[in-house]
Amino acid sequence: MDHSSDQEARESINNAKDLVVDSIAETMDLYGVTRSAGTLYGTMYLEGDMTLDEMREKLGMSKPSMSTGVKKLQEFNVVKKTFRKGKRKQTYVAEKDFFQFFSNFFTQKWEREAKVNLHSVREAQELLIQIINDDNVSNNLKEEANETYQIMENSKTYYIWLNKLVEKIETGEIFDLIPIDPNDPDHDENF
Amino acid sequence: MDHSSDQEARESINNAKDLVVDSIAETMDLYGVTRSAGTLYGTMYLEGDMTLDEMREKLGMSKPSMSTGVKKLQEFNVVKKTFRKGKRKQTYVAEKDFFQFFSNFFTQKWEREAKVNLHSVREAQELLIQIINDDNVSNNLKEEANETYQIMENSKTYYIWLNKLVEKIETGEIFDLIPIDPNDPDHDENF
DNA sequence: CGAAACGTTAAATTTTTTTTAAACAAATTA
DNA sequence: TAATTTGTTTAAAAAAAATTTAACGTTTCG
Repeated sequence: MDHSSDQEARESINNAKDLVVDSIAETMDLYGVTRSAGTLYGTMYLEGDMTLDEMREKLGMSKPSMSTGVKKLQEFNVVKKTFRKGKRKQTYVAEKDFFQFFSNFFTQKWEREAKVNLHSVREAQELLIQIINDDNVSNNLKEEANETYQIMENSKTYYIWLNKLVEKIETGEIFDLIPIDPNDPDHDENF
Repeated sequence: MDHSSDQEARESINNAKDLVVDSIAETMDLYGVTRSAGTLYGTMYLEGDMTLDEMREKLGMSKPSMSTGVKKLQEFNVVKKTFRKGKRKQTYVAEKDFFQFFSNFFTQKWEREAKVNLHSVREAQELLIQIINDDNVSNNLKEEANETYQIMENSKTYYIWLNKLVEKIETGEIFDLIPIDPNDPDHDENF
């Protein structure tokens, strides 16, 4: 293909960007992030910091949409406010390091999982203990309470491990254990 | 609290189970799984293998709902069909090992992410190379094409690492690197 | 100040997703 | 084979979520 004019080149660059932005959006969709929020992140990732109006123009959507989208991405810790000096408009910048993205995004969720679930397990186990120790309850039910108790007790091991994983990621130790290979020889073999 | 009757105990057991099922559902919601599918998984996790009708009764929902819910959970590799001999009805069983759940659920998504995104990056880079090598294109655009190319090139490192992570998890090596602690002394300090 | 610009909130609309009821096909059993 | 049961598909209804328009409060700058 030959680009005799800048206009064609412009279009081609946009096509290239769109390919990647769409993939990023699809990926984030996989993890429960809205497709439009994913598109927003992908765009910011390739375009650099943007104002809400620039986003609106780029994506052809309303400003409140951009506002809420950015807010959600901030909740996931993958977008931050920036200050462009001399400028009145606020700008926002996407986390450009995917390793950091991974870390911010997943550790937040895993921490929450461990916290919430460990909490409910403890509460549930208290209820079950009452039954197990109650002489007025039939053996059938005591048995069931005990089985359920054990399943829950067992799950704790997982949540504790999850917290450990989170720690390894947050401290960066994970990259000692599984090193980043800047010039992976398997590069092209992976697919 | 004192359980003078089995009826009260029954209720209390159900309360305990519901606490944990709700947490599991909330957690799965976090990862983009429908709340009802999460509830379904949580229920199967605590109740053992179930038929569609048992699920329907337990959750008070329609059978097609159960059917589609189970199907989705099967796609995530966290529920499997089982055969209860002598029984006509099909039964389904949830993955009870959360480590296995983690592995099945996340590696599938990460593998997909790496594959899809690496593919689009390669396609996009081909387009950009054309522009970079085209003498009829202005330096401005060439510059932009090159910057974009570099950002994309850079991202590959991440996807390659992600594939490595997936491999460590699938082979179980991850548990050599980050051991499971069956009786963690920090047990109760974690929260 | 007062006017304009910016970002957010609120309400209304649209779209998408989930859920169900009904119909269907496959399989089992009597 | 006929009748029943089971699971899925399809179409409709209901519910939930995303998007937009309009309105609001703040800030900035003339």
